[in-house]
Amino acid sequence: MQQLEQDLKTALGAAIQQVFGALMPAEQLTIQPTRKDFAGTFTLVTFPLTKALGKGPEQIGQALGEWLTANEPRVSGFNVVKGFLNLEIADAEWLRLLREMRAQDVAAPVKTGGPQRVVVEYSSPNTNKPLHLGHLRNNFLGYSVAEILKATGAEVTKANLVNDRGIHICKSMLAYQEYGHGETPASAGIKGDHLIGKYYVLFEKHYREQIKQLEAEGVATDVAKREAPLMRHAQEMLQQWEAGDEAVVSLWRQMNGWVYEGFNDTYQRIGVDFDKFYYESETYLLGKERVEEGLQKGVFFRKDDGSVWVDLTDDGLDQKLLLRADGTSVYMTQDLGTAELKYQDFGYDSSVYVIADEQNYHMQVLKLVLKKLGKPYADAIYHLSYGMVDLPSGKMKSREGTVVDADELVEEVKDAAKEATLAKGKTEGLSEAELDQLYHQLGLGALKYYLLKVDPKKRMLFNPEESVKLDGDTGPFIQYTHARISQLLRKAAEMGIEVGATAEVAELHPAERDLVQALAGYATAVTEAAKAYSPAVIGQYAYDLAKLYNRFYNDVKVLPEPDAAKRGLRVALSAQVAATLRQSLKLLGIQAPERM
RNA sequence: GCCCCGUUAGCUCAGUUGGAUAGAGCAUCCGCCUUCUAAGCGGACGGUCAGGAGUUCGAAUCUCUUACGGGGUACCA
Repeated sequence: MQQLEQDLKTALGAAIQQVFGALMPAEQLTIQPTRKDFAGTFTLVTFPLTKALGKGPEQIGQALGEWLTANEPRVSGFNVVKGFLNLEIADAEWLRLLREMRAQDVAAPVKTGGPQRVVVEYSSPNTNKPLHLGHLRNNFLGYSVAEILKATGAEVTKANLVNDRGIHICKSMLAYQEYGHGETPASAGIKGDHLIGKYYVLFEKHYREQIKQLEAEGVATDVAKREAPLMRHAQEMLQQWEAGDEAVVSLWRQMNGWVYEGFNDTYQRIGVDFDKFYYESETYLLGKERVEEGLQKGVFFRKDDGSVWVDLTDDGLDQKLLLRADGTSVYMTQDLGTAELKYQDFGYDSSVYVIADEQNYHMQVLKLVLKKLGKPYADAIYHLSYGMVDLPSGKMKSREGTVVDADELVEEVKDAAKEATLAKGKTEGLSEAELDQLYHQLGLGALKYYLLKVDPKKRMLFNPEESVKLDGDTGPFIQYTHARISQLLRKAAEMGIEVGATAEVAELHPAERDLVQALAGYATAVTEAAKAYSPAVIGQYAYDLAKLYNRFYNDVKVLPEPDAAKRGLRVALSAQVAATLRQSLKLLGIQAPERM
């Protein structure tokens, strides 16, 4: 398809030279897909040519159209509407394209010339609370982008940078020490990550009470926040941790262990995975070394209180803290270390960070600081900045308890899928285990598609009722189309229908033509998705393809078709659509059931 | 205050490097199952592309500006 378009441009260049005696580089020709209301596949916009050729747009279109139909066998016809030359492609060419696609594996890499060695960092949770809806968008995005890049032939490492140290985890630890009475996930019957989250909430609750009390005693708010006993203890604990205090470290180990068990459980359930785990507890020291390096190189400076800063005012930003006065590290410190370590480990030519857009500034700073340090990998960093997820009630706020828990949500979508599936009653003969798996695949398919179909960069609204819907522009719609074809293919096999005698069909049905064209657009979709780091492109593609197939399925009969050649073609077409849908869904991290 | 981002149908979203009459889904209404899966298909209804100015053969798309919304902004991550 990409080849065909390129060939057409070349042919058009030749036509311009032959007919008008003018030279026109192929890159200057605007070719676009023909709008549905007109006949044709490709459209040349002739307005831009009027000046160079000294003729009217219709005249140019007419002349080029005539030349092409006479000299380019793949062009079977044309029509001119104002400044648009619509070109029709010969059915023989569509059939050739279909045969070509059938002969290849859809899962084979689509060469794009993009980065070859890539690290995609995503998920990167804090170890003080369970995953929520926002993390789900992050996880699905990261996983899918990694799969899409793999599909372009890149060697991709999925990395998870676990933020296992810092003031936030000290807060949970402190609250556990104070109010925990030694309970464990087992004794409490709660997943480890949820248990730790409970103590984080407890900390915040008591901390706020202390602030309020101090304020009542006439202390200014910012001072109260800093001086509240719980906060001071948390800070002390962080220092003790960095100093290697045994009791603190052992409690930290135990609590993080619980959290990891919980996370792993969730990761498995939502179907994401990682090739490499980084822990900030293991990289922050490397970061401190980078700070030292910067001081020596004179690109950072130390203030009187001992804190270390970088001055980015020349780059239009501010001064930024890199190390606290008490010597403990901040977010940026550990990020500097992790970037270095990742480069040592993988020597990437692209390092993707899947991080919400509230951290745009932070990532800009990280890149700049690495540049100032003269790091060769600074330019390879790409911040895949995605928008936050809002609820119909507004922003998710942990304080107001409006945070949507990931584990609960997954259960809910699964239940919704179960209910819908039972209502359809098409799953006779499946075992309990198979059914359970199906509900999970469908529920998760709905959720993933819902979160991935929106352009990652954009802030999006999560409507719980819509996220479990199965009609229209949804994951289950695409899964359904795949299951529908699977059933058809099973029957075709039973009937012993021969597949793909495509050469013998003289003329294609419009629905068949549309399908071949859509199938041929797969490589372009993958290329675009990779370039834009956007699973939404794949989602849109898969949806369009499924939609076209369902129209085809409605308009023409496959198995009852009496003409063997046509029947074979339609089965081949169906098989190709199923394979392409399956592959597209795979890039989104969505499974394609054989029946539903 | 300053910096960045957003605003497209009642709602949620698409809209390639500027191109034809701006597209889907949901919702509402109307049709289509005597079996290749109706989780489907077709149709109707629905638009001052936030407002204004500019650039040009042509602007949802580029520039400026106003309004509204969101994010960030030196010891949270």
